[in-house]
Amino acid sequence: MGAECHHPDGVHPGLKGSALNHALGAAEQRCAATQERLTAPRRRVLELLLESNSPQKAYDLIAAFGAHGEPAKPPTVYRALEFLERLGFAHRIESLNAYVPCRIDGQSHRAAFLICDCCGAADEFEPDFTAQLAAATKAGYQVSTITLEARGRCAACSAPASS
Amino acid sequence: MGAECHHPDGVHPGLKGSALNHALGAAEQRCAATQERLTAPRRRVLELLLESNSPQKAYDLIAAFGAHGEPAKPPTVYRALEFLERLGFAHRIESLNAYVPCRIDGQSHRAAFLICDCCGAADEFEPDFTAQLAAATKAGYQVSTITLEARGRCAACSAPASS
DNA sequence: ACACCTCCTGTTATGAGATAACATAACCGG
DNA sequence: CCGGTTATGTTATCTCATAACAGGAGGTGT
Ligand SMILES: [Zn+2]
Ligand SMILES: [Zn+2]
Ligand SMILES: [Zn+2]
Ligand SMILES: [Zn+2]
Repeated sequence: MGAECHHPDGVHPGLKGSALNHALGAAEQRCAATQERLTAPRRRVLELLLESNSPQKAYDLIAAFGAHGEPAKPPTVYRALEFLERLGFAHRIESLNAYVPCRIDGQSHRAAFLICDCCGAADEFEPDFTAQLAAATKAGYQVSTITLEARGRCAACSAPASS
Repeated sequence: MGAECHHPDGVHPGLKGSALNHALGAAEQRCAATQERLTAPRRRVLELLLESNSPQKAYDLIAAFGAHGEPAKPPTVYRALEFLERLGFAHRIESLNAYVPCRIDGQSHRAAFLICDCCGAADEFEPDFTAQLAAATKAGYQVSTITLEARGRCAACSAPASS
């Protein structure tokens, strides 16, 4: 039984209140340290990502951007996402056309995701790419970035249905 | 000098003539063995992928589909691509929104790509996902598929410019 | 302050990628 | 031949992303 499961979205809680402010403050500091500017629209998009509990589509962010339900114009959000990705504050999940805030502290890094096909959760983890980098070098490639996306079921969604 | 290089597309030669027919024949046989049908549009899309020397966009395939320059309708090609992916005859490269024929013989497998940002080549290789699968298991995930895409420069494009 | 440059933003419009929905046709087993 | 199943044809629409250009904010040197 339970060929389909319908767990609600969300594995990450989504930040609120002081935790959210703290994360945004930390981002400001990291920007200041590198002469980058966390401007209003960039900060707002990062805030939306941090608040959410699941990967966000660009047009979800566009719709949620304004304080009173006013949407943003697409370039506003896409530019902010480009900035956030460049600085390592956010990642794009290619197989979902969606974005998540970086959950791994520290600077820019190679990202990898475990994506649950059931509840939509996307867990970032620190990948060990030693084997693949060796293969790339052997093939004569100079690798600059790697993305890995694993699809499957998270622990909660693999558990037997309670109903 | 040489901040940009402009090598022509293509690392894979692209199949022609008897090699192409042989590959298509092999695909027919694999389909027959599993009660699947390599119908005309599916065969045509596979042919276009095999002929090409670089990842093909869906709308490139749509434009090239007809024998006399007549384009296909989008669903025709997207359905064929879905079939070819399902059977392991083709792979989608998420970070390019493009498709390649599988270059690794045998049945369905986990794919990984080395993608050259300079010439656009996409080399498929057999990945060793041992480390990542271990990490996924540790996190409680049951992984069904993995895709890995490494960006960088191929051997030819890393070589010093001749000009 | 001023001129200057650079980076960022606002806005309009458009391009690229993918799918929904429904009707028709081919295939296959009985 | 009939009926279920699978695949195709066709129209329309949806989602995702960027080009292009005008204007504003923030620095730097004089
Ligand atoms: Zn991260
Ligand atoms: Zn789940
Ligand atoms: Zn393959
Ligand atoms: Zn190259």
